[in-house]
Amino acid sequence: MGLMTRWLDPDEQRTWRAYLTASRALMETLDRELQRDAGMPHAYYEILVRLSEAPGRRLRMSDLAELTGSSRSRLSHAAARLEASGWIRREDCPTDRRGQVAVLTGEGFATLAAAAPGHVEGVRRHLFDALSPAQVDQLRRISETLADHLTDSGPN
Amino acid sequence: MGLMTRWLDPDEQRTWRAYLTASRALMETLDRELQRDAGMPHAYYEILVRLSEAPGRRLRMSDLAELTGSSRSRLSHAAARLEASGWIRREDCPTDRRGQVAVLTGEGFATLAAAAPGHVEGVRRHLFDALSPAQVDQLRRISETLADHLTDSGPN
DNA sequence: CCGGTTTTGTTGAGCGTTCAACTAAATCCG
DNA sequence: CGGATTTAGTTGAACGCTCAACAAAACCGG
Repeated sequence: MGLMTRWLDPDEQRTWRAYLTASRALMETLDRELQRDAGMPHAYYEILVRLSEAPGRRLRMSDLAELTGSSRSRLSHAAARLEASGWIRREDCPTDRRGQVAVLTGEGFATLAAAAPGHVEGVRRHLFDALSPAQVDQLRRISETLADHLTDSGPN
Repeated sequence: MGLMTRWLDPDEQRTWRAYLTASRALMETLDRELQRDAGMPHAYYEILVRLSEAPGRRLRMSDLAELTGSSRSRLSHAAARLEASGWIRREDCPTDRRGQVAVLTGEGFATLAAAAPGHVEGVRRHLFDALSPAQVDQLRRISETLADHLTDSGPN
């Protein structure tokens, strides 16, 4: 931590504020749409998606937390709610007696299937439709770079 | 709303997931740093910043909500907390008897001044240092495009 | 094999956000 | 002017997330 602060120059300011505005607006919009149309926040939708893609539609809580980029605590609370909604079920892990396995229920899969088209449409409308193909490519590279950078220097 | 869903192709999927991972990680990291070093979430920091930049370090609640991209309700709750912390104060608006004006206190300004260098350093480390100048420029254009697009088609 | 450490997952409190409902003042318009 | 509508801001309940504390099982080193 040096002594002199390297403040943001006007261009960097502008970039940072545009980024904040856009990413906040994007996520809020998608979150609201999903809440309205499917009765769940985006974070829960992501959990169901990951489960639906896993073999047997089941995943260890740890792996699910990793995949969705959430803390164990967060996932635990989320799983409790998803279970109460009947969208997942938790089973004991046969190979590790500490472990739990989250399983997507039929009802959960049906709910996801019903929600997916509208949500994908939203992602398209609010993100991909607004950008040129070149920009989409740029956004991918930028995001991958940032994600790498952030997980290297770690959650501290 | 058409009948056929235009699903995301593999490239779009990859872009979307990378974006989600990166933006979530970035905001969580900055939020945690700010909470640790300054005892406030990023959203509250932004409120103080906007107030500090306003003439007289004061803004109508409405304008402040607009500038920080938050709902009236959110800002109202936030203002209550910031007031309890002694960082802002609320006054009646002289020209509109419905109105309230949020004013940054000396203590609020001092807290902000103490928090700013560390936060800016964080933004630099986690965002700007990871990207090339060209990428920063791309990110700015992308963000501005998205922000425009999202505020046009509106909060629905 | 045994004691310390790490890993897995849960829990409860506290906080911030959303949403809907509400009050009060300002504005609009016939 | 006067009644309807719009705008400003607040409130409380419900919800999701964070953080710290915790229990239980697994792992690791001597």
